[in-house]
Amino acid sequence: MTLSEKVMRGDLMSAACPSREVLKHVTSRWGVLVLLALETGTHRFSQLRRKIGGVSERMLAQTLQWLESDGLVLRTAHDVVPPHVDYCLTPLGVEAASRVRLLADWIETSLPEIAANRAYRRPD
Amino acid sequence: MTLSEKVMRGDLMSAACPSREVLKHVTSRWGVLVLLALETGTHRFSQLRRKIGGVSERMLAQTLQWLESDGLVLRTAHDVVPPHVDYCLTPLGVEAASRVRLLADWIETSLPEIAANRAYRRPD
DNA sequence: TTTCATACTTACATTAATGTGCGTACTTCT
DNA sequence: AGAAGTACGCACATTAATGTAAGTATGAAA
Repeated sequence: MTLSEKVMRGDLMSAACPSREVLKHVTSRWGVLVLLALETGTHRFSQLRRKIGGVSERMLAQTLQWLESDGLVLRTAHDVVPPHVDYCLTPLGVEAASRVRLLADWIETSLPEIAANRAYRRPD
Repeated sequence: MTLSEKVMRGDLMSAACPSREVLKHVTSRWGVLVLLALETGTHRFSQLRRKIGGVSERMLAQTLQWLESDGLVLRTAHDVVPPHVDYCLTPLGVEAASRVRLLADWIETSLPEIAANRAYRRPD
């Protein structure tokens, strides 16, 4: 890595680094789940809404806006009524989602062990 | 994957699944950064505080409690005054941190492109 | 006719996360 | 003597995230 590349790289440990904002979007409560859902293919808004348990239209819309703004999600609106909007991952989004998927898979498969740890250490 | 293994696996898309709680801890604003910091080795509380820009003692303490409770972090308190407490990753925590590291590295290296996307799409 | 689906936005309310200040007891340094 | 360091907890305040309800215009289905 050359010096100029070092300068261009974000530093999540630094509070002032813009990468914090990206981290926030990608790891937000709904951001993770949106990326995971879209990893399996293009979805409409209401498909995402139904697929991701517990998300409101409000939070889904906001999350999709963030991800679209970051360039991770592509929004395609058809010129029809009622509205018809498709969401899919951009190539950059595919990169993000693949890494989020690794983490998600780990959480899902490690859940029993973590649940056991919780029961053992702190009965709260 | 056998049926019993399927039953034991978490499902992040389901709002009621306990894996959501794990996800929350691991991907929380400070959880990610604590895991990244500890990936490099054992730290004391104040070391973590200084290393992770912007975190308060309050949030750091809470985050460490979560991660300890989940079994990802090991807290070792020495019987001295002033207090001396060491934090390090458990084997399970190492697994989590390695996946978080992949995501973090991607965010840090993709930052310039994402910043450009932001400037281009939504000047907000 | 009414209801449903579509993909959001807006306004206000509620809940959650975080900030801030103070405190603890002891040792070491200024 | 006072300040600093240590690792938190507690109480209250502030900010952020989320929930809830209502709205939009059109076509299709009940």
